[in-house]
Amino acid sequence: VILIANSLGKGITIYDVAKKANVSISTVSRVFNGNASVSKKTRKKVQKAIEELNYIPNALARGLVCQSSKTIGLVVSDLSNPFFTNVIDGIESILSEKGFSALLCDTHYSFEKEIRYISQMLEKRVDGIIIFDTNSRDVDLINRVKNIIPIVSVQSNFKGVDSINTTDDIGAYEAVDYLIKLGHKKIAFLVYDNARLAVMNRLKGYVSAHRANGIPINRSYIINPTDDSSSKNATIGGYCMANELFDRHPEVTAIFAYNDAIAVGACLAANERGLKIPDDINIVGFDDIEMASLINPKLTTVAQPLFDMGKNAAELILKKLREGKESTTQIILLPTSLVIRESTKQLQA
Amino acid sequence: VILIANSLGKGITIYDVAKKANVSISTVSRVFNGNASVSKKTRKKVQKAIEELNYIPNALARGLVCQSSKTIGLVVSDLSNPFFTNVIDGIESILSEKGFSALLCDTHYSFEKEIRYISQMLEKRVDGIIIFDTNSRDVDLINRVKNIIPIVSVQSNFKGVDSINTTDDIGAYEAVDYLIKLGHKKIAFLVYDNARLAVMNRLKGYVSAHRANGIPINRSYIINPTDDSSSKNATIGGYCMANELFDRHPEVTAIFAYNDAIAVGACLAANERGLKIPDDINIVGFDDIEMASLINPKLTTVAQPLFDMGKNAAELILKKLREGKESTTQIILLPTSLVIRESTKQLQA
DNA sequence: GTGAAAGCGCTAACAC
DNA sequence: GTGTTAGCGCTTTCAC
Repeated sequence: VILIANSLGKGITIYDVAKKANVSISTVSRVFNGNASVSKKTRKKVQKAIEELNYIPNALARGLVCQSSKTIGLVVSDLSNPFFTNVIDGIESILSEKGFSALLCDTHYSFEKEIRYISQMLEKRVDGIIIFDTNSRDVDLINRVKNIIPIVSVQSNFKGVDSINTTDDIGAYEAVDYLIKLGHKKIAFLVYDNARLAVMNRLKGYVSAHRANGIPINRSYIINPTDDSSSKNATIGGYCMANELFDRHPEVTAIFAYNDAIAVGACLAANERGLKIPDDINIVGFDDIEMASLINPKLTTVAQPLFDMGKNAAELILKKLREGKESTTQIILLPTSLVIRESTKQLQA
Repeated sequence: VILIANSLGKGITIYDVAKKANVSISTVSRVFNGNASVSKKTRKKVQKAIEELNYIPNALARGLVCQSSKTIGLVVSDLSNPFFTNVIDGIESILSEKGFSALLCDTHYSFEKEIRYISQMLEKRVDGIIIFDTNSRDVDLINRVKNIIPIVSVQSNFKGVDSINTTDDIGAYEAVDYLIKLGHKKIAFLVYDNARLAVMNRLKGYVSAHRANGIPINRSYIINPTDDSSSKNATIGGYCMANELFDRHPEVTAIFAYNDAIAVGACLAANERGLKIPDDINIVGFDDIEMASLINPKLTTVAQPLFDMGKNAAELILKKLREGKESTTQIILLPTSLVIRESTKQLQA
């Protein structure tokens, strides 16, 4: 009777299980945590009680006493961009394997939301944070967090912050160099204008590929999103940037997009104007999301090991958790590779 | 000295703040919770101490004693489908307004993951769960959860479970009726084959529109995903289903897709084969995601109030939380509306 | 191998 | 208006 009342009321606790199994609560706790020093017989007894009562351990209480919630916070800026969901899948695969769970939030590129979500995570005592898409704006925030719990950033440029990076500069160089080798000289770059490492590096690659081939750079071919379009998702941003480009610089023969989501937007804009890809305009993306090989024509792009980036990020934060304050700062650099498909071709004279 | 040691070590607690401000811990707690019965002077003192110490309240401890984590679990099946992210945005908007936060997980349509994530949420003592895309497979799981915490489903058909639905049947009817009025008689339906309410209802609309217009239904025009393609995202699924359709039934002149993500996939498949939309094939989607008005040609679709569905779901779960066991089951029905764009046109004789 | 007891950080009832 | 105190459900010494 008491048990029934309990199950409808405040929830089954370790005490209920202990009473039912005729043992102490410490024994129940030991069984649940797979602790060795419990006899087979008592273990069975306890497990039976646990099942019969449908006992659900209270992670709040456990987290409180263990000083660890077994949770990692994920701060992401745009869930509608497959880049993030792919990397997140990699993170999840490692976390769940190690008994951790993820606390995911989408900041929609809003700094205010970023602060709010991170505060929430700190209050919930996440054991660590993986943050995406940080830029110089975030430096104080990041440092504040770093003093409290481990933090790992994906594609960032902070002193003293561990991060997972890719060879963005090389990737961008190869993409633009490839376009130039195809005969293109007027190549636009559709890119965000914030001070993120990946942005800087891809810009660097864009510039050095021009330089290496003796092609002058026309700064007006570098298109940034308007404030308005950047608040929406990347594809819409790409669509707007491409339209701006086509209006102002019809002479351009190739587009290098900061990422595939933007490239897809550029393709849509080209389609709409009847510009044939790759006959009238070449387009190259970055990331190699699934969509890239699905659109018509299939997109030439710089592949990043998305899932692997996530796995590495998760492994890194777990490592920092293990090592504590002694852990040294680490930057993991993963390779990119040019994937040539149908959205690029030799420029006709 | 003690305070410094504390701030580097185990974290600042309410005791540290109390000591620094020369008050008791209850007073600190009162200040933090905006409790009225604190004098202006002490409040100031405490707030100063809180700021100076960088105190971060411990949500674990608070949740433990309050028996509420102020968190709602969101169980979603495919974050890469904008349908979900749009609805989630609506949910978030209400939750954050009411001081709640969301615990988000992506099951990738895997039942095993669904069980695991829900168990985690239960352990973390979320106050309620909003679940998407449930089907008959889930009935036991849902009922088990329902006995523990409030649950609200988006587009579902469970007895005794509150849910947010839309007029799927009417929406589907209007879409197909519109196609028929344009002269189409051979209309395919690309749709999932699981037993979800939305699937059933859109199927019902598809059927009754045929019947109302005296058009016989060809069952082989109803295409389901293969096991293989359904594990991937909806767009890829749509791409595959459309290819299967074009191979087997080139006589079809119009496609009604279960959702826009699938419709986009169908457009890609059509493009690839050189089938012109809407000249060679008409396509209608469902949802009205941003992409729908961005692709070329712009997609005719049945709009759902995505953001609003989320807001309603959040408000409903919060209401159930307030009302407790006395709360009666509620089903909220939101309207759909046909949005005519460029992917449909009068069939040429 | 098992139990008793302390305590994680907080809220809320109860004194004063 | 403020302080004291008893838990919330759990893990973890420390005895035995």
